[in-house]
Amino acid sequence: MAQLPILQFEEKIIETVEQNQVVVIIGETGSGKSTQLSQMLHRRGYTKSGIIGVTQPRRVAAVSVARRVAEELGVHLGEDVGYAIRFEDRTSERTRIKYLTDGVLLRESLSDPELGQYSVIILDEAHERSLNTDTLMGLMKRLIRMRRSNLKVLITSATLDGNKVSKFFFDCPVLTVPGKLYPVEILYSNERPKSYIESCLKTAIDIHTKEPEGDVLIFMTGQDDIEKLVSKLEEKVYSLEEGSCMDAIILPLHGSLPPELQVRVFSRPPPNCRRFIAATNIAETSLTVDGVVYVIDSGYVKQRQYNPSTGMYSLNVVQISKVQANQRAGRAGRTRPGKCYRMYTSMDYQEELLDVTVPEIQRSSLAGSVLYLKSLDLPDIDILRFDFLDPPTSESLEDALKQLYLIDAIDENGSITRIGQTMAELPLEPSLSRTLIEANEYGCISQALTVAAMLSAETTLLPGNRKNVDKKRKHRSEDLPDGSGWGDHIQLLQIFELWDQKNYDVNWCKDHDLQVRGMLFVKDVRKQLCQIMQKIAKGSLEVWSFKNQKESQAGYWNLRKALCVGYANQLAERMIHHNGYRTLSFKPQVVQVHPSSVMKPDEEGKFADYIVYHELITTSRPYMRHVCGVQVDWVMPILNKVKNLNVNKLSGGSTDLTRGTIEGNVKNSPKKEDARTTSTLDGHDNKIQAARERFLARRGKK
DNA sequence: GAGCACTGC
Repeated sequence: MAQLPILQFEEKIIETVEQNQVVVIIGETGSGKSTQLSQMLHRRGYTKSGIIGVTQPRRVAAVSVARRVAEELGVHLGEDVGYAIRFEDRTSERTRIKYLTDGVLLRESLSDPELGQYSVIILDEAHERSLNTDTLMGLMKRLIRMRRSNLKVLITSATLDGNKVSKFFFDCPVLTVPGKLYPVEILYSNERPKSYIESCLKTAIDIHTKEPEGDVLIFMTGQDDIEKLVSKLEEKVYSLEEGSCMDAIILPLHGSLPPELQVRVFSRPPPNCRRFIAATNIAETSLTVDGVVYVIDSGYVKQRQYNPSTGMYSLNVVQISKVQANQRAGRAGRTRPGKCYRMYTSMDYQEELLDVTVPEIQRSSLAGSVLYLKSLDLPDIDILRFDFLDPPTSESLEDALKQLYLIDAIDENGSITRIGQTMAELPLEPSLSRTLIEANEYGCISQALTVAAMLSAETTLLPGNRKNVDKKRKHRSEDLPDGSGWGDHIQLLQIFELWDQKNYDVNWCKDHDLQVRGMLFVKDVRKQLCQIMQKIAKGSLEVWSFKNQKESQAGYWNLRKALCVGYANQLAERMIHHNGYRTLSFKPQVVQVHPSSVMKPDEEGKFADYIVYHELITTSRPYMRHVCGVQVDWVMPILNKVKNLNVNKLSGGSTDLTRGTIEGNVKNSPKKEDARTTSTLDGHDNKIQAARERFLARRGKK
């Protein structure tokens, strides 16, 4: 412990914290900042007047760091040192140092906006710029003014970002603490490779034949490329002349790999054997692989991006940032000096790569965040000018307001409604919280809770990889319920209800290729949601399943009705002669139902006239994932609302976004000024009108 | 008829 670099800086750090309310700490990997900063401040008496809270972006980090600190102080975890993550609060009245995920701290500030119990708040790993950390930084800026005398804030960041954070916090001091990494030699490509898979492959073979022992970590973009590289590398390595070099093991590592295959990277290789690990950026921060001496960096990452004008997400392969490139390189220097081979030129590194990763707040839908901020009811703060380190575009904020208005979370003046206030208390995206509240009115809260919980776990649940399933046993997915023709929400409900009937037997999940961990997570989420809903409804809710089929059908009807209200911002209408849909709540887009959907066409081969969708995502084409058919009669009030939408009024009337003080807004949306005068939907008014006419015609037919 | 990087309340 004594050799941790940060301890040499203790006097300097304490002195700076005493003289300043906010301090930025640039702590390189291995500096010990996560475990030592809190202990230093504890030693110097900062826990006498309150708790030291340290946030982490990941659950595992919060738990493991808390455990380490408890050990170092020789106390039981949960007493003087504790942690709080979702579903698990291991703190007590004695707790003085508390590690928590930034999401949990945000929840806490919902019930206590001044965060009065804390004397110090440390935002760790702020350079990762998660949506939650960015929101917290904005809140901290406000909080330090209110609690000038009794709150200290420390923010840890990366070299390239430190001055920016300091500027944001009124030019607060920046301290740099060196890390304890071994030197890593950086080797660039001479030219931009045509195929990065091929150049990764070639570099891997070069290392294997020429370099001394040590494992190789290769950063790729996704499962597909990883599998390609693994099979090519195997082929090459095994064709090498026997005895010409050491043995090799080649391992894939990515998020959709079952946990039992993921842990293979943690077992030591046999002697005289080199491991190659082809990984996504899961190995950049979340998992640390020991024994890595060589890193091959493709220079790319797969990144999700939201488009506020279409409501559509896309998953793109993009260049990494310099911060990411350095993080990847650092993975080679953990145990001894290493080498990092970059599959791009040094010119590209200097001139093409962004300094820092585009923060999540500029890549996501902000409906949830805006609702959260509105629910805090900060008297002195205009949400649209909320002081973010990197402000989102005005277009993105308007989109959030529009969505919130369509689901009744804010009124036409942009003020939060009672419904909105309740929604903010639920740890769900706004559409699902709105669905729960509506379902409570229709007596189908039990089903809605299940659907919301299932969708919270999403992708990891169902058998994704058909190839493997087909090989083993045939009719796995056919064994699962089919949503009774109404779509995926109903199917998810039916699956959970079946599992409930089996008394949550994990073997039942395995038999049906459902991810056990995912299903257990759903059970936890559902329980948590039940508790919150019960508190809100002030009475006992009927939170368990309907017993017989007849009641189920009535339940499905009401559930779909509740979904239609909750997803008013995610509604689509089928086009006349085929099964393509047009989105109605955004600038109209032509989209398809994702082929994995269980929604069934009717006798004429047609899908439902109107559906709600959980997500729009462009992969090979624009798709709606998780859809549910809704009745035509339920749609009319929503279309009326869309038609009468006035974004200017929603954003507070007097607030003219284009003249806002937020530099980033203007810079990022140069064309905004023209479209400003009236509702952003005016251009599509005729299309909405046409939809209303088609709607009336369809209703007439029924 | 497609396939999805990673987190978190």
